[in-house]
Amino acid sequence: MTPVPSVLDDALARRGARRFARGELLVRPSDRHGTVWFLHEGLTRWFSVAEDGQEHVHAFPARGEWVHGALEDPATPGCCTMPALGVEALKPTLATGFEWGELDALRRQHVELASYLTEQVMSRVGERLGREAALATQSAEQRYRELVVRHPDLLHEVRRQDIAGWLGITPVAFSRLRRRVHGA
Amino acid sequence: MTPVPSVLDDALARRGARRFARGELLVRPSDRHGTVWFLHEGLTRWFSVAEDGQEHVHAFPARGEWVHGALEDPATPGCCTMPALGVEALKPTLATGFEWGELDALRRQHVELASYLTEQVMSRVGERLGREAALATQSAEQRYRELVVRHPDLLHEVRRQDIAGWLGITPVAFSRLRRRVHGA
DNA sequence: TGCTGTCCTAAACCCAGGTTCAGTGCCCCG
DNA sequence: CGGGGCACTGAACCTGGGTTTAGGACAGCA
Repeated sequence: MTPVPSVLDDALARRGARRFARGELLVRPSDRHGTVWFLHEGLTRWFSVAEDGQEHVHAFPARGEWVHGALEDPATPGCCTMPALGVEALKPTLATGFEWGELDALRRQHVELASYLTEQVMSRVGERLGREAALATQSAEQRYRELVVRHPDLLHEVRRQDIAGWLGITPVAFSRLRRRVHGA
Repeated sequence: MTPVPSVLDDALARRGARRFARGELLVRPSDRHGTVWFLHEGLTRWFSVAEDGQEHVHAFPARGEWVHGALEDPATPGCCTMPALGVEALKPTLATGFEWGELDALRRQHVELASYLTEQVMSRVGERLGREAALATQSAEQRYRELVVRHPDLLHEVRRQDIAGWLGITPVAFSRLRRRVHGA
């Protein structure tokens, strides 16, 4: 998590932030305008909804991270293969929102912002590739064990069904898995 | 696939391209310097190798697309969660390579290039999210059926074991799946 | 005090896919 | 020509996870 460049820091301060209660949606899966949120505080669930209604949890973004829904670049509408994306607050959350176009405009004026954004987006590509490989090659149990050592805090802060969604299994299967792992 | 901006077109022309025979690697999974290739012609397999040696096929990039290995932004080395990435030529391939740093430098000078790159990388995020959801929520058969209608050509040009790798199953399971789908 | 909804667990059953072993066809090369 | 690889298929067996149904714990609320 690299520090936010000062241009953006200013913009964040000027704009002020909005509060979301637990359960509120920062981004509705049906939203098609590209709002991007910076999380000052809180915890969220980033998920996608397929055409058949199947949900999948991509991550649990928290303070200092960016979240967004489907971003179709305004310059090339309709190009976008992104699935419908949503963001839900799992805890009271404080966030500042930008339209993608605004960030894009700022980026053109400030080189250091452009670099920051590029870096953010590229490291996101890396994250997603890693997770993709994990989903394809590892068992749910392996993913769970990794989660336990890497983000033990999440296990207490997130409902089990959301953990299950992140692991890529059903709550029922997750219940079994926990019994199996944490001894009878 | 948006058109390449002219700045880049020039750079591509100036630099010339390299040929890869079938089976050659454009990017070795162990490579840590961020070479980025533009594919003029051919077909490749983009894969990652996990720490335990498990391979996974992310995509089959072809003409007009960009491929790369792990890109750790030189500015923030060690930040990178990207898995080890490799690119293999599946057919004779013609490609032009850039160091990530070069593109980054060009980007700073040409706004339209910056926009192009941002757009490319963002749509890549979308792709990966979509695939992640597909891997997590769909069955291999569903993914296969989609592939059949969306990229029927790939079925002839790519070894079955690579298709299997892309589907996230073993070649054995893929053999069964084909029998099941294409009638006895 | 109950009613209702939501989250979680338990138990039973089924199936897609992993794994292993044994072929078969094909190409390359000595 | 024969032999060694490699890609692919077939068959048998096992298991992780989906699905369904039921039940328990706990909340909010009339």
